Amino acid sequence: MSRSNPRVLSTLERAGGFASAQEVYQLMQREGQSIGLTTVYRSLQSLVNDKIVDVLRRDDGEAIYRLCGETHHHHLVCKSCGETVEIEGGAIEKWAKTMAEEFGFREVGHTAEIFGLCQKC
Amino acid sequence: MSRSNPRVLSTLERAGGFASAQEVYQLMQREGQSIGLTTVYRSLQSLVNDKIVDVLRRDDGEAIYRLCGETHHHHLVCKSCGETVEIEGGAIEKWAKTMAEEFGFREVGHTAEIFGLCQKC
DNA sequence: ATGGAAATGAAAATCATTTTCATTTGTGAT
DNA sequence: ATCACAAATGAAAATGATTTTCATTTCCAT
Repeated sequence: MSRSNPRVLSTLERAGGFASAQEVYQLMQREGQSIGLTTVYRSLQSLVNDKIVDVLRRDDGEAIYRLCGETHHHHLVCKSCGETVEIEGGAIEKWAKTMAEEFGFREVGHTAEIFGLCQKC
Repeated sequence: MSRSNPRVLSTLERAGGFASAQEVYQLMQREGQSIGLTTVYRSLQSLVNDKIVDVLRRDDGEAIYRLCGETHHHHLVCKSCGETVEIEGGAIEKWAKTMAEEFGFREVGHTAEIFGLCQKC
């Protein structure tokens, strides 16, 4: 296992809290920080495991990372510009629970995202 | 430009209306249909352009295609054995629509999956 | 100082997807 | 039928993000 390199988190914050692994890496390079791409990937994965950052997907499939709040939330994402709004998902929580019970599933989690075009795009 | 090979669409339908390009290709191979991977990709892209199919992303970034307009459903997946149950998602449809309206998003789609441990696992 | 565990990163491997390009197929005109 | 040309096809190479491998370095605890 490996723990997250703190400079990676710091860079992600500085990037506006929204960047791909490649972008974090390039940003660190430009700033003259010495780090390997591998470490950037590992650190981001580790942050995701620790629920410190969220991972989403751009339209082209590239993973983008984003600092997330403590509360469990869902996202409304613009397909075009990537703008993201955190939304409330009470209805989903209830739905997931009901469905899981109905089919006898335990230890359930869920994912739910809405994507579309924002006002500007 | 290229038009969609009709066998690709037919295979996607037969796959339950939900598959990646690689899966469509493999399915056609197994069925003894002679087709190139390139053609599968081109056909799926073309179907997306024509709005006949939708494209989503799996967690690992792989693109998955599904017939659109088709009443879509959601999945309850066992983390351990992979068993999948199709479930009804009326609550989600409503939720997605409401949220999109609230934030002025257009042309919205959504993904929602529930995962946990099934009875046997 | 010493040994082992964790962290690091360069390079190679993986894998979906796209591009290139030569070949085949379909079609319409003659 | 034949010729010509556009569209379709697919094998192989290229691309690009991500993961894996593995040898080296850094950190600690003794």
